[in-house]
Amino acid sequence: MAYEQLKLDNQVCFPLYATSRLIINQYQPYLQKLDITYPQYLVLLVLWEEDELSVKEIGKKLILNSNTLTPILKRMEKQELLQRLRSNEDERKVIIKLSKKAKDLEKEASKIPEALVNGKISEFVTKEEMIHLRTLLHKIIDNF
Amino acid sequence: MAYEQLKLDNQVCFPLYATSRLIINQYQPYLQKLDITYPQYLVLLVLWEEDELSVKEIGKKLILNSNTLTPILKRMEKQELLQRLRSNEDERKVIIKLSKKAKDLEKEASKIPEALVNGKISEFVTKEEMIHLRTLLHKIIDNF
DNA sequence: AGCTAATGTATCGTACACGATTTAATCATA
DNA sequence: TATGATTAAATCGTGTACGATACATTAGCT
Repeated sequence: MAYEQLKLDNQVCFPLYATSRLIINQYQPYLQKLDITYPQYLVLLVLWEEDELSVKEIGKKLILNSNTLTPILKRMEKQELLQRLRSNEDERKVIIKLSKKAKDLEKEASKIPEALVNGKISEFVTKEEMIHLRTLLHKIIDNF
Repeated sequence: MAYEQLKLDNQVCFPLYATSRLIINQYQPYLQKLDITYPQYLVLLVLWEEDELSVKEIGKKLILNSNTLTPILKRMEKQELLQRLRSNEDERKVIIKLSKKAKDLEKEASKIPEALVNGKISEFVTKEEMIHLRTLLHKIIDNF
């Protein structure tokens, strides 16, 4: 009431938080077909680019620590999407290696980004705005 | 590897999700002093603007359903930040009413937004970029 | 009035997030 | 080469998110 800066409409973090959840929701029908969650999809994106990374290396890319990643990776191991292998050179490290099943999912998943961009979102955000948004967010992330 | 559109750097949702988490992290030292979490802070922002809303009305503003809100509100009730009162006009509704303790927190909290904007973030994002970001995100949220 | 649909909340189960701590392996260096 | 510091994962506890469902109350209709 009294404090203008406390109004929800004047916040920056809230719309970030809300938009993030809303868009992750848009992924649901596609991810359900692959029987994975959004964080699991992110892990796959990383490993499709470069396989056999350590938990630490995946965490650096996704900005997640082992307390979040370990349970995700264990669930993915149970679903036979990957193997968790103790490194030989450094026994502290656990190397994550994709299964054939996970590698086969990549082709299926390759349709998702376009399907999303051409979906509901395209009706009110232009491609240029998307790219601008991404650039701005990367500037923030890279500086943290 | 093969699919350019699956590279993490080409995603829009991932930086949204990551930035959201990073900025919420920046709130931590301030929220800890008030002994509340970020979602609880959001509930307070809503109720400081307009008190005695139903769970549904709070949920509409924060884009959260009762399955998420009810536990948050119960924890806040336990901390004596609010009361949950069954409405008289419509017994399906639960009206959320702030306590004096919660109202007193508003003045303390009023310093947070500026502290954040003048903090680490200000070093690499201009005020104009912030406003532009907020505008774009609101456009997305309002259309969902 | 009586009955069905819609609405508002709560509950349950699963899966994150993340601070704090623990454990094991490796590093650094005296 | 012992040994204290650092590093990589895992574990634990608390607090969200959210789909699915249950339950009570109200609204709408005949």
